[in-house]
Amino acid sequence: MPRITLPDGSVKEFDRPVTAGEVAASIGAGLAKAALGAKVNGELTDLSTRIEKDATVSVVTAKARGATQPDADSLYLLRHSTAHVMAEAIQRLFPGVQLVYGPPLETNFYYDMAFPPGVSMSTEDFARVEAEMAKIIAEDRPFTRYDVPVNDGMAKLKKEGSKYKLDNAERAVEAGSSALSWYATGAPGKDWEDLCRGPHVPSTGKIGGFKVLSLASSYWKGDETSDRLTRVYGTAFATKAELDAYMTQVEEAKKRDHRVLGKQLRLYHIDEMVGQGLILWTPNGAVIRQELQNFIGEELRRQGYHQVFTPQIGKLELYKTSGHFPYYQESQYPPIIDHDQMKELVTEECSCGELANRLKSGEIDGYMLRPMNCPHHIKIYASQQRSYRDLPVRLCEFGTVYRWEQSGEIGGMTRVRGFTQDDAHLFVREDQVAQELQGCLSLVKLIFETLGMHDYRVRVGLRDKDSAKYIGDPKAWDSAEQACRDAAKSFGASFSEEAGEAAFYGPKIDFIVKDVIGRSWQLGTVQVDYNLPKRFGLEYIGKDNTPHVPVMIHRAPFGSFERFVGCLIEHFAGAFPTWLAPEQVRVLTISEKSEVYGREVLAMLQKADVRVTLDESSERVQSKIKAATEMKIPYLLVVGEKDAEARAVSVRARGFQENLGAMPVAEFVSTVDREIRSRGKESVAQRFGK
RNA sequence: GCCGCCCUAGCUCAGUGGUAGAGCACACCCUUGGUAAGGGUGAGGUCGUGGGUUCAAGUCCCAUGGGCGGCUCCA
Repeated sequence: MPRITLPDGSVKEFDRPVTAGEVAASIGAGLAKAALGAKVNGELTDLSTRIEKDATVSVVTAKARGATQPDADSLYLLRHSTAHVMAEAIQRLFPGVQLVYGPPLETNFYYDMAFPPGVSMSTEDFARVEAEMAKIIAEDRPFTRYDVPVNDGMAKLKKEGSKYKLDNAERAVEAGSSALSWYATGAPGKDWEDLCRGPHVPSTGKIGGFKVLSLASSYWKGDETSDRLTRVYGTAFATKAELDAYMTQVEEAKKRDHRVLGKQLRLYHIDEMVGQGLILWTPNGAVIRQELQNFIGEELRRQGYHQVFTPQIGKLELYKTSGHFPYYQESQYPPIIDHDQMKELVTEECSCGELANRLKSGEIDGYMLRPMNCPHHIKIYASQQRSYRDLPVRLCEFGTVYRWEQSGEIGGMTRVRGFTQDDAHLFVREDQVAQELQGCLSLVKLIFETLGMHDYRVRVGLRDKDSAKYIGDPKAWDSAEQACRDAAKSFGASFSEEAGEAAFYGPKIDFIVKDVIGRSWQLGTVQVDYNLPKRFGLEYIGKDNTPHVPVMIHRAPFGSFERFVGCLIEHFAGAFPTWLAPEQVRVLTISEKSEVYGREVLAMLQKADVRVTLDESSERVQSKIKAATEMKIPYLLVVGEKDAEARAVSVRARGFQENLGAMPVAEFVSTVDREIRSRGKESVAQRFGK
């Protein structure tokens, strides 16, 4: 006889096996009505799940009582159920479509499908699909599970002829399933059904708000060489209001997209004629980059780094030694070869394949646009004899690198073909690794704290032991991986260890943030490397008067300026703190009568090295305020005759939709100057008690 | 690179076979107005590029460049 423990700790006893739905009903009729599913012993299930033994049961509702947010489990159930409804609707409209896999996601769901040859769906079909879905939902058909023994189930699938579902079933059996389960939307054997593990909400009527979002494509099992599938995205909520709120939120997020703001605030430009993925930093964006560089530069000097400058190309020999060429050939710009060799090859009518072979064999030499800065820095280290007393040697450079990313994955500032890393390479003794790693991590921490970025995750990238792409001795890898793990632990934040995420020469600690549309980007990175020093034969003379191989640490706390600024634009929604803002202050004159004074205020701010402009156009102040507000300028100073007389400025600070009041101009200059130099620790707004 | 969609004025977009449009921005004139758009006039486009179909193409077809969303990839 099952004893059911409820989330509040209370226990209910039943004298017979019960369903999760009955448990829900026993808690309260209102709750049962709202119930979408249940969790039995922590596992998400249907309300129809039978409970025969003692269990802990909680009820999944669209919105737990008192909660303002729907709980994640309810949305999982709802979205997966909506995926079934969508699949049925699409199969009705497009006969012959085969289903593959339709999981729920954090904010939406998709269903991968194989369309028959010559048949495809377009965004124009969404309305029809949604109309079909609405019918199914209006019918409020129950999701009914039924189990079939493995052999019978396989036979059934074979008969139906879906190779994808058959494959899903085979994998389920491999994973130990003793039976295969189907979910009918309605009555088994009569209504539409799908091979599915579940669970589902009780009936289609529970789906309150839904939408077909987009079309994409995918590969079967994620394999590039396998079948190409059509992926239809949609989303669902318990109510139409929640769907609308979500759609509004998506619209708002789009306004914060760095590609939109980049144009609106004139931060950067990408020109077709220059090339895909090559960022042109316009004056406004350049200010931000320069300020970030100054900020980190100050810190590097404090921490004993030495600035170096190195060229953006190097001979193939350099990259053959480092291991980049030819193993990463397809992700690099092709080598540059000299004029005479080029002429010779042309007259010989040498094919590209032959050229590649000759470059590979070393028969002809060439230069490469560098994909990384490390080989150049390594050569600086190697350029003189080093003693153990000299270590650590910390060489830093804002180094520009070029990588031939696939055209389809380039976009905005976050994935580009040329970018500048805030790079450094530390050559250290083995006993210094731990401390130096900590130093590197502290830089990352400083950056995130100064910029108020708290929403990031930490990943320790380890090698995939089955993969052949990593170079070096497994023992060295083990110690490097342990060093990363230890350093990540000491960092304080939680982190995940992920195999297969290491660089080809060593493990790393990455800092990852999400953009406005939910994609993850790696920013800062710290990598331990026992391999490249060996490949380049680096050494230092130890205390024992014999040569030793140093350990290298690669680190870039921002990652790259391009990607970092792209994420930063979204983080601040374009409203940069005053120290980073391209235009920090704008002076707005009320009429021609205040022009002379306006110019005087402008000059005072310019003298204090504040980035300031003067708007003395013949528009009204209201219009000038609107224009300046759209450019997200931190401070607007309205100056009219009254202000001129009082030698004051009327301050309007971004974020406050009002005139904060007048302040003597000299005081504003000194206050804003302190705000800028303290990087926001003080502010003009504070002076007004805001 | 692959699949799908998109590309019209500086920007945002309307225009689905019959002589290119709007708003904002820009220029000039009027207006001198105290905290999110004062008024008028004007200039600005070989409709991404190259082919094709048609009496006629921004509109239909093919190719190509670029963008977007996925996928794959990301030292």
